[in-house]
Amino acid sequence: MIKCTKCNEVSGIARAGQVRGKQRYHCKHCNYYFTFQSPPPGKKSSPAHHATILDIAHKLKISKSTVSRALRNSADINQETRDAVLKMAQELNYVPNYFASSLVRRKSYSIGIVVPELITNFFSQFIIIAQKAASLAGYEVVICHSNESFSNEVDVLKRLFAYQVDGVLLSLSSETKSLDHLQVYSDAGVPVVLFNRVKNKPGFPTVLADDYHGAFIGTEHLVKNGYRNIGHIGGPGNLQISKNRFRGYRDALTKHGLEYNPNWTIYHDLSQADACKCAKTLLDKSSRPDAVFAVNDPAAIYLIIEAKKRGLHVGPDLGIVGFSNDSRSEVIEPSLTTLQQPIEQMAETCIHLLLNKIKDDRFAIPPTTVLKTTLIERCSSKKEGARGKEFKSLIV
Amino acid sequence: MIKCTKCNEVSGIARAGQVRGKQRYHCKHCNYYFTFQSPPPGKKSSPAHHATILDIAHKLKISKSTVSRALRNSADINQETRDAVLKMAQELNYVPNYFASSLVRRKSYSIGIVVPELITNFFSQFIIIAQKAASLAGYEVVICHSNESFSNEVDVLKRLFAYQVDGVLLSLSSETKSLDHLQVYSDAGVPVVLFNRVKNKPGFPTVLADDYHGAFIGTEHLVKNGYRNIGHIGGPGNLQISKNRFRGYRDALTKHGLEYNPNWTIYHDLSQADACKCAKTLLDKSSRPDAVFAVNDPAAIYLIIEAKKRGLHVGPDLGIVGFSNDSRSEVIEPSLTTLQQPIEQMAETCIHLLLNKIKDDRFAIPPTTVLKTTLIERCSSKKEGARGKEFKSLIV
DNA sequence: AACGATTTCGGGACCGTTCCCGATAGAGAG
DNA sequence: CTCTCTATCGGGAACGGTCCCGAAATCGTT
Repeated sequence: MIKCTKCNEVSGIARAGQVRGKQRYHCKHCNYYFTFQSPPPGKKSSPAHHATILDIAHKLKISKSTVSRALRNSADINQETRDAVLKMAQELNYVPNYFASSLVRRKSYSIGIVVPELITNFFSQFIIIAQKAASLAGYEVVICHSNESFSNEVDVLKRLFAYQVDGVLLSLSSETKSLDHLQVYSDAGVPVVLFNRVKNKPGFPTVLADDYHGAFIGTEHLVKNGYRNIGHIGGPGNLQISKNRFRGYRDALTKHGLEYNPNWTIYHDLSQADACKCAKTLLDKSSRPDAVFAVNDPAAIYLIIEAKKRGLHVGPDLGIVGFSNDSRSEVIEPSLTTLQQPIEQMAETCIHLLLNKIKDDRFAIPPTTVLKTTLIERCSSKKEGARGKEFKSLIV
Repeated sequence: MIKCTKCNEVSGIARAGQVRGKQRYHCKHCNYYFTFQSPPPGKKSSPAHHATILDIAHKLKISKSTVSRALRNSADINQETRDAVLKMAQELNYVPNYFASSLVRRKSYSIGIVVPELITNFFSQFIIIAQKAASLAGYEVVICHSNESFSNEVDVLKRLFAYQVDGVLLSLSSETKSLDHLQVYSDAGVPVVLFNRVKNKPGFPTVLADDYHGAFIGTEHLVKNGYRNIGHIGGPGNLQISKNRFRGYRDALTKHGLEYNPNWTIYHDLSQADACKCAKTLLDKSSRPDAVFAVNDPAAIYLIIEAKKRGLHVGPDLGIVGFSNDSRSEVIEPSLTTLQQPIEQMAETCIHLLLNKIKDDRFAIPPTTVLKTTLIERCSSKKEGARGKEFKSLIV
């Protein structure tokens, strides 16, 4: 039997809709509405009242405007008042409510970073540095990863948008073919900077390593070391980065009068499984290249492994150059010659450009920023005299 | 000359303090206060008015309460009304304001994850899985890293607290010696779950791999493979994880009647530089062990490298077992025998326990959850017949 | 002393939701 | 037709800040 929580009457109680699953009742003795939950839910988890600026104001008998001013260290405030407020805030363990502040200021003071994966160390390192730079400027960072899937990318971007991030740093998934899903961001005036895995489109500035030049000098390095039949493991065709690296590879061949053999170029989708498959495909060919420039280190690493399985001597029999200096590249045997991207510089540039744009909409981000890549020579690209020397060359 | 923006009078304008850097003036003709910014700041970055719940309400000539109900899919709402609202929301590109919602509901629907580093793949993998699990439950994840520094750890925890996270997943830095800095969290009733790098303290439940057992079977594996003089590279003494792994190592020796030689145990601080140094120190000893159980893979990897540099054959001359299955461990030569932690299970358990506690404060998280580790046998621990066979054993 | 300039403070309207409390119109019962 | 229920809606007070506007107090100058 249900009793009115106000007048304690049992009769005359009517059901009156429901809210959040709970039934509501109406007592017509005292004309009172109430909901009823069978077990009074125990010691209700008391929300541990955080101190607010009003608490400080009351204690100090001043207005909350003044407290706010003192806390934000703004002008128009007496030094003594400010000190008193600061002291009281300390005493009460005051923590500013980020949501209230963001709500009224219409800024979240956070930026989103979306990366396609987190398992190679390029992106983890990027994130570490970007986060440090952002937090120095007072910005929070929300990290998301698309897992190389376009639909995931769309999802996380939607979530970030609802999160009201002030800007986004984005590196595209291998499946992404257009930037249409970024429309909401440009409509809302939220700046987006693409990095590393980019796609050119007006309104979306990019920051990237000089993939063309890196591929060029990587391939040229193989030529100089005496390889003549140089193949290529490329990335997904829809990514700028794949195209640029391919162009660099091909132009290096051309420059040195070597013929480009399309039969020696195969493409992989940046997944690990496919990297293994590509290595096999390439080595299965009846006429195989004597060197390979790979679009990234994982592809090169699995090529080394596969070649060793088949008894080939990587270096003398098969020269290999990778791209991006994976953590495994210096410990694998032979160690992998690769191209080092300027991760730190890239991350800092991204944050710098993005924050400038956020702070002043009139700031114009340059459409593309290209950063230098450098060749790290190791053993996988040594045709002569490499055998037995591998140990010494490890960088430790 | 300054004109009143109201009555256009030039005389009788007095300065009247300043706000946010801008000078304020007072016109005594019309008794009006105003601020004056010299260059009207160009096309003011129009904040691109997001559609709100009120916009929807007005368009549909219903109240915002109803719109809110429709959007939250709650009861007390007519199906047609709900459809109309949903349609209009779509049309207006409505995105709910996360801050307003969190402000009034006093929940952020986000959790913080603090890890000591992001360069080994244990933590990156953990994060990937945890994030997926959390977002399935409608929770956002904020990722922070302490970079193995205690003061950084304190900082990021403070930031997360101000961010009003509903819960925290924390893996301690190598410098952390107590959990006192988590006091604010327990005071505020925000649950914290420690994982992997933990410290026992009432009120702070832990989730971790069975380090003791892993170390035990790892060491026992060396014994079974014929090694008799087994040394140890340990972790920082303040970490539970180091102690447990050390105990497992030592108990395995004892079980098999082998003597524990304190001279063969050295400690490193989990930094890369120190890993190199430890390898050198250990191999420099006049009487060196014939096998080493290392507290983690990086230490083992640098030991392999250093041993190879000195012409030792890892395996036959020096058996090595690591811990945590780093991505490098299967490509290094010889490949590294190591212990696989149940990353996925650990991440999911953490999220599961934390969210349960968040959703219902009465839920009691078990003080410790221990998950199984499994041995991955590779080549670095093969005393006999290992030479020349390395290639075959690579898992690809 | 009179007046203007400046510093410092208080009041209160917002920001966009959620949710509690009532109200109302039909449906169904008697 | 009257009465009771129920489904559905509206009004409005929070949530915890920020910031605009005006006022009061203080200071300096003639």
